[in-house]
Amino acid sequence: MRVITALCSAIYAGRGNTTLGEAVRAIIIKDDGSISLHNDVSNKPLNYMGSGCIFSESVQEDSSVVWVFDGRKENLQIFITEIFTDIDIPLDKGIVGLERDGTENHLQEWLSENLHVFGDQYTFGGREVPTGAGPVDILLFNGENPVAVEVKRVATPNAVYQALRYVDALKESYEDVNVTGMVAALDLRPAMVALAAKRGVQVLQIPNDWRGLV
Amino acid sequence: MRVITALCSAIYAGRGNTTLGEAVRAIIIKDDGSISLHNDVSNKPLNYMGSGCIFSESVQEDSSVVWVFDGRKENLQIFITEIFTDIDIPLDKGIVGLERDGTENHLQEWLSENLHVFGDQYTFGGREVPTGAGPVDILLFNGENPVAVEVKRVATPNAVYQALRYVDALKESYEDVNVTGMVAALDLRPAMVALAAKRGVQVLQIPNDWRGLV
DNA sequence: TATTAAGTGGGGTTG
DNA sequence: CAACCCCGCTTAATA
Repeated sequence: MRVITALCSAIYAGRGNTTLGEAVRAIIIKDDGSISLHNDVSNKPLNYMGSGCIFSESVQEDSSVVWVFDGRKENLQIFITEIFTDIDIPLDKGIVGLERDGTENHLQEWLSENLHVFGDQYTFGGREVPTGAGPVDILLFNGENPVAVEVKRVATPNAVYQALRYVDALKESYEDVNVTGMVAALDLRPAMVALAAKRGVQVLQIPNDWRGLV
Repeated sequence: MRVITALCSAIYAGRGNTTLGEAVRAIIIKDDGSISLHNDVSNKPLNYMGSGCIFSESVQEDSSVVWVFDGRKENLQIFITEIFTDIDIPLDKGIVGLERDGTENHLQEWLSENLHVFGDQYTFGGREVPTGAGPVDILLFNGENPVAVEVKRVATPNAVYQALRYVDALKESYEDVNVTGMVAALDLRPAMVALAAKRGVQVLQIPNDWRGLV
């Protein structure tokens, strides 16, 4: 990892366009070619480019230096006025990956194996079951009636709309039965609960200690 | 900006949970207290915390060192096995901000001032007009009939669902007239166009040289 | 390759 | 503070 301190400005053009006035900033270039440009505020960079980009240096007529990072459909130019420091930091090459836990995927898995939290009346119909509106997180059956369950860590009103899309799509496959929707989440936002009630979507609070429950 | 190289592992707990095995990484701590933990791959950090967090160092029984960053409802622990380098890089304090251009907001503004791209039949009803389902980007009127326009740079099927939500919400305010929806975008994805046709939502391709047009 | 949905999403704006 | 939505979102899974 190379860390350069420089007085610089920048222009990005690609998915959008940005310009950045002159200041002393840190430029970080990693082994894989990815680059980020930082000021002393926030963990996020001002400008950046992913590992696919190609670096080149050009010298302008006025002898100023421009670093160009070219991507497929975007490019970042950093106009270097003055470089103050330029250091190389060796880091481990081998990637020791980040392990995530408690994701929505884990919640889905756990719910699928612990149906009792839904109540006694349901049987399991599958996880990530395809519908005309994309895969529904969990499909339950209340007797013959399908229930589309949308699982979230934090459920905002959007979760209700999602559930309703699955309900509509399932109604085309399951006729003569009653298709309903449900939102299951650790954090049920009030506006979501209100909308769900209005739209006839059930709501399930997943207990915070779900991991501990069996 | 302080850059530390260390052999370390990490645990994050908060919105989600992550664990990170031991390796030599770079720890970047900025003036505002924000922190990020990097390996030599990708412009994005492995772990991070925003500027609100409080740093403290603790020494374990086995004399190992842990750096703790406490946020409101989250915390990050970095288990330091060995520190190799620790440097301080002075950057400009004054924030020279990033200027964005060509955002959706710019598109909205331009469309509002260049209604002719929609055709001759429309009159302007407002920008970011509140509805029961959030603000609609642009509201047009075709005679007395409201048209909810969802503006995007890139329009995926989600844009159609968004437009339909605004249409539903507007139907409660505008009775006895025909409320319809439209998606206006620079990049119309095929799946979006197909869904829009199916749901009776209009589609408008914004010309790529919109800036040049008057 | 394109599409879809999740993310420790971040960040800003509005009520 | 919650809700809402854009972002150069990024990233991972999936068809």
